[in-house]
Amino acid sequence: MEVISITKEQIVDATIELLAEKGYFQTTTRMISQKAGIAVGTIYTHFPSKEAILEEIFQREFTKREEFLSLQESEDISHLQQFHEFLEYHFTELRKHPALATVLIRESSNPEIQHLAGIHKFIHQLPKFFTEILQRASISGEIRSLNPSLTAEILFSTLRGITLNLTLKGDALDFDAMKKELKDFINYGIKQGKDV
Amino acid sequence: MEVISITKEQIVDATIELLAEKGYFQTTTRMISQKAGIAVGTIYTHFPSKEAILEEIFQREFTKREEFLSLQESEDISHLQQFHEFLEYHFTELRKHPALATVLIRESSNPEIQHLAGIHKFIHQLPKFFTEILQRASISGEIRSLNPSLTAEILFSTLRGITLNLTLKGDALDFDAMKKELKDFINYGIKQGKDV
Amino acid sequence: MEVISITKEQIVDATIELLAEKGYFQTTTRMISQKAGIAVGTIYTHFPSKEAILEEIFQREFTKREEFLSLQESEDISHLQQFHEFLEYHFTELRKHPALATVLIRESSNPEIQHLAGIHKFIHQLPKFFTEILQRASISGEIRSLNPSLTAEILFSTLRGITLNLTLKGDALDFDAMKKELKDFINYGIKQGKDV
Amino acid sequence: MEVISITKEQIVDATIELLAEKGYFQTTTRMISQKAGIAVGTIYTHFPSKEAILEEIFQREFTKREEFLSLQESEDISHLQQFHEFLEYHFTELRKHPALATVLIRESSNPEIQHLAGIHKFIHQLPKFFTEILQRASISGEIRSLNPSLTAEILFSTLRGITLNLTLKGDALDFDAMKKELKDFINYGIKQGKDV
DNA sequence: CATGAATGAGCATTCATTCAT
DNA sequence: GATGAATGAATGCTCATTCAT
Repeated sequence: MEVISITKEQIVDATIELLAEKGYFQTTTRMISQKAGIAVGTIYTHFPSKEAILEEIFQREFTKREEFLSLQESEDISHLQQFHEFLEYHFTELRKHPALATVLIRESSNPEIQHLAGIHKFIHQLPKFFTEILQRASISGEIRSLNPSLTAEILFSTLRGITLNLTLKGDALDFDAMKKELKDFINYGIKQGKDV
Repeated sequence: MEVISITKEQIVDATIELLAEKGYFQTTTRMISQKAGIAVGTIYTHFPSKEAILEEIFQREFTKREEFLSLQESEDISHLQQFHEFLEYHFTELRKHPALATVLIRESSNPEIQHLAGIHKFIHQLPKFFTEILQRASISGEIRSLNPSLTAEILFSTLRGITLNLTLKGDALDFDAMKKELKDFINYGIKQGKDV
Repeated sequence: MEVISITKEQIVDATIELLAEKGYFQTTTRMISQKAGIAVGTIYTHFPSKEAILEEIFQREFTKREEFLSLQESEDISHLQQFHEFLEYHFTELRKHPALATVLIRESSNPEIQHLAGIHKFIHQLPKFFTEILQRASISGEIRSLNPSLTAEILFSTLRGITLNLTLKGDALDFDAMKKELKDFINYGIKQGKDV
Repeated sequence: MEVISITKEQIVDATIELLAEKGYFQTTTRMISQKAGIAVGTIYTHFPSKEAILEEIFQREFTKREEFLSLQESEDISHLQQFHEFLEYHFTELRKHPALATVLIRESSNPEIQHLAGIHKFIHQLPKFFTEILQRASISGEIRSLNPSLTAEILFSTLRGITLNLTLKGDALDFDAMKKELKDFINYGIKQGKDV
């Protein structure tokens, strides 16, 4: 039975906000405790280290995406549609919780914390899922001839870069217009080309 | 006339290597001085702060890209071709100096140093150049109907993400295959679609 | 009437083991609670502080030695024999409970906890008992002419040092050979020699 | 060429004073820096860690004793006399620098820092020197039949214990009387007695 | 009685920067 | 210009103790 600790959630939430604002190395445990309204020591009742908070965040979010993709498998939709729904999911999450999305994107590219299992999975496993989708889409003739794993990397990177831009530049860019443009771009970029 | 200081170049070079390997906050001035073979204090006879070294790096690289794009203007090539030559330029630089490319990409997404003028220009000005190219390509009918500034962001993001992947995963991905795949992807994604 | 609490004994036992292994300042209340199989808070229902556990240990052991020496008084044995029996008692305890002996010896030389009444008594009272034995042995002509209180200190110190060595070096030294050698040494060192 | 750093000596001296007064774990780097009249950070310009200061102290003192014993070898004195001169040396040092002696004795029995090479040598090598002296004294018939290595341990322990007492109890005991009594004790304890 | 989450002062150590040499 | 010892605020983390349950 899962025990829910309000304090633990407060720590996670405070960390996400601060990470999005300042980045991992500029976020101190003292800041986290203050934002969470607890004592510094309390962080260590719930996590063995500052790193472990980040690890927890990545593990949770990876699991969510993994489950989403797993559920899609059973649905009766085209592979390309699968990919678009994943994008839709991602953008919905981004809008619901922009700070979290920023953290996922930014810290997953932080070289000093690549050893965290959660980050490693996030970076290496998600493109593998993309690859599988593209392979199946390729077989069923939905998309043009391409290298699935490389294109998966491109798509993942594009998503990463776009999210970074969206959060970095904030309101300067229109959220929905960006999403539509990205979807078009991907459609054109990978779909079977005769009559787009 | 610009006075060239060997020591200053040693500092810049050492910083690039270290930044690529460890990131900004994990690179100390002591590490830089050791790698450059000088004393810590000497850094401060050439730069007012650690930040200023990064600033210098970004200013130099921005200027190089600005000049490259400026030169292209006068050449008699299609707008799309212009873009591809910029890509070619970028990948050539990346191959010649992978550490530098990593630094440009990674540190430009580091939130705590967004206030640096060089980084700001790098992030905001380059997409503007892309936008201009796309606008002209759109007018001349080279590319499909799209939102130039948003697509410019997408392209910049994609390039950023791809570079990050290339350096993060290192040899796991084939450099040239990745470049070709990316070019194809961009061609498909933005070109005028009747006869791909 | 003394109420015996199993929990309290578990705390004392766990503390002795840990103290012998790590020393006072490296032993945490958390370690004690874990080794004792109780919650941290429970320690504080039996002891007012971490220090108080040590105090209790020293008080108990001092009392045991005090009673042993007191009982000896009534026995019909030579004073020198009394001392040897005390040594025998000490070595028996050491063998039965090496961790406890280590704690008594080591922590009694820890300067930051000299204010504890139990430690103070252990260090100052035991040599006084030795002094008394030596004084009586001197009067009865069993031992050579010597300064009883200083020699008492020497004997106490030697015992302390030997015990420390025995526990620090562990199996490297043979327990019984060491005891015999020490007894010989003391015999030669204090007994009435014919004409030294 | 040996470079003498005044600051480094200030750190060592301050540490010895504090260690004698409070013990290793109760001495903080802040205390050391304050007593030495420097900034905390300066400690780390001269030592890699707090432990390293202790290591340096032990290495220095071990070397001094090693050299003293080595010099004695070449002198034309009896083996027993050699031992007494070592004792004399020790007591002279103790009087000249009581804090240092306390540190050597006390911290060498601190279990958590036994991994320090200097401490290890101090504890294991000095008794070996004693053993050698006793072996030679035994061969030359200066001392009674005894186990040299065990007796060496006893002598080392006694010295340790005595020093501890002397510094722990301070003025309560007369320094010279203690020394004389110890020497007598050792003489009686190991010398060739006529017919004990 | 027993629990263990919460506390926050305190710890060893780091590091960009200064400045006398 | 070049040096590197000195600085001290700041960092991640610890731990004896408390107290609501």
